[in-house]
Formats: sequence, structure tokens, C-alpha cells
Amino acid sequence: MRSVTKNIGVGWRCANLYRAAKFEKIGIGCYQYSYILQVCKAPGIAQEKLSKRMYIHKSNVARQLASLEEKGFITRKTDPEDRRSLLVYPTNKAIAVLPQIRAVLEEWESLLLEEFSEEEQKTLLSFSERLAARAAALAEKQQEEEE
Amino acid sequence: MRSVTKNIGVGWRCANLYRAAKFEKIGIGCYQYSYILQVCKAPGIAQEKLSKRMYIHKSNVARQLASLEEKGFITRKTDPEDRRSLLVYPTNKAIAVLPQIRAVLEEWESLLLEEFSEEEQKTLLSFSERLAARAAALAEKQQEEEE
DNA sequence: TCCTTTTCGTTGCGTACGCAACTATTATAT
DNA sequence: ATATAATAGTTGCGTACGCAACGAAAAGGA
Repeated sequence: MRSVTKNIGVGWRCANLYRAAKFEKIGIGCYQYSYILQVCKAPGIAQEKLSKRMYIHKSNVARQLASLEEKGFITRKTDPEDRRSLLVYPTNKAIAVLPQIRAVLEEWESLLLEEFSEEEQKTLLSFSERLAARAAALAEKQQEEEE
Repeated sequence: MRSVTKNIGVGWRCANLYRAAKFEKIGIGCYQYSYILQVCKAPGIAQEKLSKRMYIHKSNVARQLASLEEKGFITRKTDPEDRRSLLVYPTNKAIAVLPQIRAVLEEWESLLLEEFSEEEQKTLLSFSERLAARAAALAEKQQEEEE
């Protein structure tokens, strides 16, 4: 029963275990880092877009952003062009913790890849990207067929 | 911000999205399949061992197994050798759904890898295994350092 | 124009997960 | 032999996630 999918699952859970303790010290939940990263990368992005970009259900994006807003990491205001949309902006607090977040992520990534050669790392990165894209496409297709 | 870890996260979430609908028809939650697989592979395994093997906290293993027992997929009895341990066995019901579970997993795996060449698939499988092992080792080390 | 449909966000519900604290049993040390 | 440690499992609590149902706003059609 060797399977890439299974290994992805193990990798995912272990990454979370590792990062949870680190992120706790920064004052964020172990998954919230990705919201902060995305919002800093695209200030003023709408929630819906975040949801699509991260492959996380919009209900969760709403809750996580509400939590991050309460903690002072982001602000949200209604889009004057489309008053259904909420535009999300990072605060200085978010920008201030960015380096710490990046450090944790990079540390994990480099520890994880430590035993792979330079060449293998390149291959792995490229493969993992194709894999993620394919998985996303399949999940999306599935959602459409459901109705 | 290209990162293997991030791609693993996307792959993981999308795999769950895909499988959730399929497993619902079999009557199990979208993560419970792995418990059934493990128990069928090693009938009479102790909960603690399952926890270690799956990299899932023992509290969760306990809850999932309780749920599966209630649904009639497994039975548990105390180990006569060590009355702290619970030994977990699959029921006929679990054995009956095994092929369906395997079909779902194999379908996802083959769809996921469809666009990789035979050669690439081998590489990917081997890489993913090294990755999972490394991630597990790192998470384990982290747990020890915490105390 | 007005009615229907679509889109964006939120909330209630159910599930899965980790951690800490607890009980019960076993192992170890003095 | 008894006290202390370690181990297996459970439960309460907090967090993250998906789905369905909902309201508000925008878009599209008759």
C-alpha cells in the first residue's frame, strides 16, 4: 500500500506538529500563518479570492480572518465598488511578524529537504507543484460534478 | 514563496475534498478509512501502536475507534497480557468495505499521478517516502525537545 | 423596470485534530 | 514491600475545517 497520497498526509500532519509550537509563540494558530502571508502578498484582496487561492472553504476563511482581525493582524473593509466584498489588509502587526513566520517556514522546509541533493530538491519542488495543481484541478472538477 | 510544504498542504486538502464524498457513501468519515486499513492490516494491534504508526494523537485515535466501533467496523478488547491496552480487530463489515476503500484511494492516486510518466511516478513515490520519513523524524524530535 | 439568478460573506452544525489532565494498570527503585 | 515512574486509554477544551442555509448586494433577463 505504498502511496504518494498517504505520504502527503504524514508530511502534512508532521509539518503542523512542528510548526504549532513555533507559531504559538508568535501568537497565531498553527494554520493562520498562511492567511497572513497571502494578505501581505496581496493587500486588499477579497475574501472570496483568498478562499479560491488557498483551497479552503470560504466559511473558514471568514472565521480565520475574523479571528486575525480581533487579534489585530488584519483589517477588513467593504469594497466601495462591490459592497458584498470585504477587502482584507495587513496591519503593521502582521508586517512585523512576517519575518518570524517566514523563518519558521523556511526552517521547516530546509530541515525537511536537508537529506535531498540540490538536484533532487529541484525535482521535488517541481513535482510537488505539478501535484498540487493536479490535485486542485481534480477537487474542483469533483465539486462541479456533485450538483 | 515556492515551497514543497505548501504544495503538500494543497495536495492534502484537495485529496480530502475529493474523498469525502466517496467515503460518505460507504458510511465512514473522510479520515476514518485509514484506521480501517491499518486495523485490517494488523488485526489485534494496540491503540497506542496505531497512534504512533499513523502520527495521530492517541486521544484522536481513541475517539475515531470509538466511533468506528459504534458503527460496527471494529471491535476492541483489553489485552489479557496488559490490561491497560486495548486490542483492535476489524469486523466482517470492515473487511467487506475494504475493496471499496481501496478503490477510492487507488482512483485518487492514479488520477493524481496521471500526468506523470512511469519514470517520474517511481521517483515521486520514492521521494515522497523519504519526505514522510524525514517529516516524522523531525516532528518526533520536536516533541522530545518540548519538555 | 422588476423579477430572477448569481455572488460574497456569515452562522449553525458536524467532524477531525492536539494538548492537558485524569484514571487505571504495569514497571521500577529503594 | 511499598512508593514512585511510566504507560494506555479517555475526556474536556480549544482550534481548524467543510457543508448547507441564510441575508445582502449585484448582475442579468423579460
